[in-house]
Amino acid sequence: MPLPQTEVPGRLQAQFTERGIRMTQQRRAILSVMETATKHLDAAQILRKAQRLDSTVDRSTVYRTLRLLKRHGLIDELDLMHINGEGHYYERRLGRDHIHMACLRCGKITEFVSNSFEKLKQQVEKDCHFRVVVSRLEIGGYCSECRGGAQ
Amino acid sequence: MPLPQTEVPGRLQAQFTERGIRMTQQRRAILSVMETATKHLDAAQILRKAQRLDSTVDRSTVYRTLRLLKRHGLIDELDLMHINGEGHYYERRLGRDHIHMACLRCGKITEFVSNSFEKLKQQVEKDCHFRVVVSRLEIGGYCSECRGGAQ
DNA sequence: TTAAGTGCAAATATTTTGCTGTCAC
DNA sequence: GTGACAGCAAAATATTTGCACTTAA
Repeated sequence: MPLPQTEVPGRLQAQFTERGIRMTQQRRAILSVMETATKHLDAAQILRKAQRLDSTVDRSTVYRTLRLLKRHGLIDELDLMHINGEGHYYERRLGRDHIHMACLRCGKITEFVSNSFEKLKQQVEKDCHFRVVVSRLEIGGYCSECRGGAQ
Repeated sequence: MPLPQTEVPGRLQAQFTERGIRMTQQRRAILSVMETATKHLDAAQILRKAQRLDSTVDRSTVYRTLRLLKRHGLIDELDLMHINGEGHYYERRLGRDHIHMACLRCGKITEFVSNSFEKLKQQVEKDCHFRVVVSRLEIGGYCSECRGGAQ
C-alpha cells in the first residue's frame, strides 16, 4: 500500500508529460521554481521567482497552476502552524511524508521523517477504515536552540 | 444588560478568570459559541452565532478573540485539508490531541484519538530535541462509505 | 480611574473569476 | 484548427488596523 519509491528526484515536468498535461512556458517557469526551491514558499514568493524566469507569468496563473499541482498530488499545501500570519506554503511532494516542526520563537522550520508516522497512518487506515491519500503533521514548539531557560 | 446566558459557564470562561484575562460581554458570547460548538466553525460562522447571543459583537472582535484564545493555547486552528477552500476552522482544545480525517469525496470530518500519535510526539521530542507545544495531524482520503469501487 | 477592549470604517492580504486573445498539440 | 491556457482587471474573501468611544476591574 505505500507508494512505490520510484519517484526519480528529477522533473515535475516529466510528470506533466507522463500525465498528458499540457506544458506552457509559464508552467515551466513555475515548475522550475517548485523544483529548485530550498525552502517553503508562499504564492507571492512563487510568483516573484517565476517572474524572474518568465516575466509574463501572472498571479492568477500561479494560483491555477498550484491548484493543478495539488489536484495531481505533486505538491503539498502547508500552514507551518501559522507562525507568520494566515498564509499558505507549498512544497514539492516527494516519496516520503515528513513532519514539519515550527519553532514558535525563532521561526525555524525543521523536517523529520519517521517510521512511526508511517505506522500511525497505517493504523488509521486499519482502525478507521479510512483510505489515506494525503497527510500533514505540523508541530509548533521550541527548537533545541530556543528551549533553554524558562521555555 | 445581562446576557440571555442559559448555559453553565464553561471551562473556557473559567480559564479566562484563572489567567486574569478581562471578561467582556462580547468575549462571553464568543466563548460560549466555542464551548457549545458541535462542529468545526470558521470565523464567519463564529461571528454569526456570537451575534445571536450578543448582537453588538463585531467581526474584528471575533478575530481579536480568536487570536487571544490561540495565543493561550485554548483553541486550535485547522484547515481540514482545505476541502472547502482556503479558510480556517477553529475548535476548542481539550485535553487530548486528535487526528482529523477529511473525506475528499463527501467532505465528512472524522476525529480519531490514538496512543500512537502521542508516542510519535514523544519521539519527536526525544529525537529532535524539540519541545512540542501544539500539534496538528490532518489526513485527506476516503471514508469507509466513499471508498468503494475505483477510489 | 484607567488600561484594556470595542465598534466602525477603511486598509491589507489573499484567492478566484469573467473575458478575450493566444498557443500547444 | 481547436480546446486548453494565458494575462488582465475586477470581484470575492479573509484578516488586520487606526481611532475615538466604552467598560471591566
